[in-house]
Amino acid sequence: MGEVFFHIDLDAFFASVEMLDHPEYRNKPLIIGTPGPRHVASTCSYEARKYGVHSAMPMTTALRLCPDAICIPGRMKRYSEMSKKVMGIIKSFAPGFLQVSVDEAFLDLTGMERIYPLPGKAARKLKEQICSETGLTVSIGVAASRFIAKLASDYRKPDGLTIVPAGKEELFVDTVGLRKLWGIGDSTLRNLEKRGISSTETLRKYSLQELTRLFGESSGEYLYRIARGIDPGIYQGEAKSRSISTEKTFYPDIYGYDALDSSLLEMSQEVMFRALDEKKVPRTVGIKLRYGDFSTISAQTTPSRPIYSSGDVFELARSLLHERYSGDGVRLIGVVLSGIYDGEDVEQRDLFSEKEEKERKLEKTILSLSHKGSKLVKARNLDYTDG
DNA sequence: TCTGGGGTCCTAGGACCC
DNA sequence: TCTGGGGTCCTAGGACCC
Repeated sequence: MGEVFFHIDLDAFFASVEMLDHPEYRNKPLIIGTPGPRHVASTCSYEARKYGVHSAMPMTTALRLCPDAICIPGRMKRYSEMSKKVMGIIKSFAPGFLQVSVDEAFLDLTGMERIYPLPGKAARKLKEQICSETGLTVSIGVAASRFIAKLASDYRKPDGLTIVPAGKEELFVDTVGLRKLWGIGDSTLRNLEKRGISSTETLRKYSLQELTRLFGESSGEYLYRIARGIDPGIYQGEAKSRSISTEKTFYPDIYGYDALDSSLLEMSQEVMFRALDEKKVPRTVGIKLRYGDFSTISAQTTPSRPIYSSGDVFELARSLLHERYSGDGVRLIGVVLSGIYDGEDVEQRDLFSEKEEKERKLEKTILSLSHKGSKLVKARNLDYTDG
């Protein structure tokens, strides 16, 4: 027997947790999100999906489609807690565990025929165990690669189980359809359609050479593989880069350096506190600006001196802003730290002046004193989408 | 429709080095 | 005098995912 992968996906995760905690929400259209302009739906219950509501949909649209929906802001702490519980069950089920988001994980059951001779039966057992211990349902995809397992878990939802036998990958990809393949977004779909490619069958008519000429080395190869149901290598190897970022959307737009600078200061402190909390130091500071017309610019800088305090982050972010800001109304501003490396090394190499060392120590002290507070800040910013 | 927030990866061009 | 080829780092922007 060849390789066997499970992809486990929690159904409408945030909404399901709310329904578990609040029986009065059950069997009703429920949206996790704040009503109002410039807000989007984070997740919604299956009852709300019947009206066409989906995650990342603007709340104004969602409420137009489903005016009677119950809207509640997310409780990220509670969702992380439930996520940990479910992931713990999955992790102890088989050794090859890989969590890829709050509500998703892979299991590698390759070589476990002795314990689980029938993967479908094993998947059913895992579903039952999760449901009885947490009250939540999951959908599972079973296949010979992560890529196909991921597509399979989405094929029947909620509470689904889809097994794609080895050798049937190409057929399955045709059934799923081009637009639902992982890595194919709106932009790629439009690009393909421009060339008359609107199905996996048509895409397969193009040679690897033609695709790399049209879409570049990486994308060309990617398209060539997924059209045939071959895993392009999703979730393989270590992630190369790391970044810590925060951003905020304003309504209405804000204008002028005073307002922008004070947002930048607050955000610089927040991202640097998060970095220091993980004992990390960034090499690069970046900003992001989105104007009222949704046009977006970004700028970054990598100074030769190390960045070790939120004061440094703020000064760098502020000068980037002042170099680039047009004076127009701003709907979003963000700060990004990247090129992150282990902070302890820097201290050992004694690269800091005394004054710098003092500032760094002060920030560390503030951090440890307000550890409870900083955890709250972190939790508030874990505003991920689950759908 | 009117577009959140937190991430990762890719590309293309320029600087710089050998 | 007029200009190679490869590698690495950096920047800006874009696509995509949950």
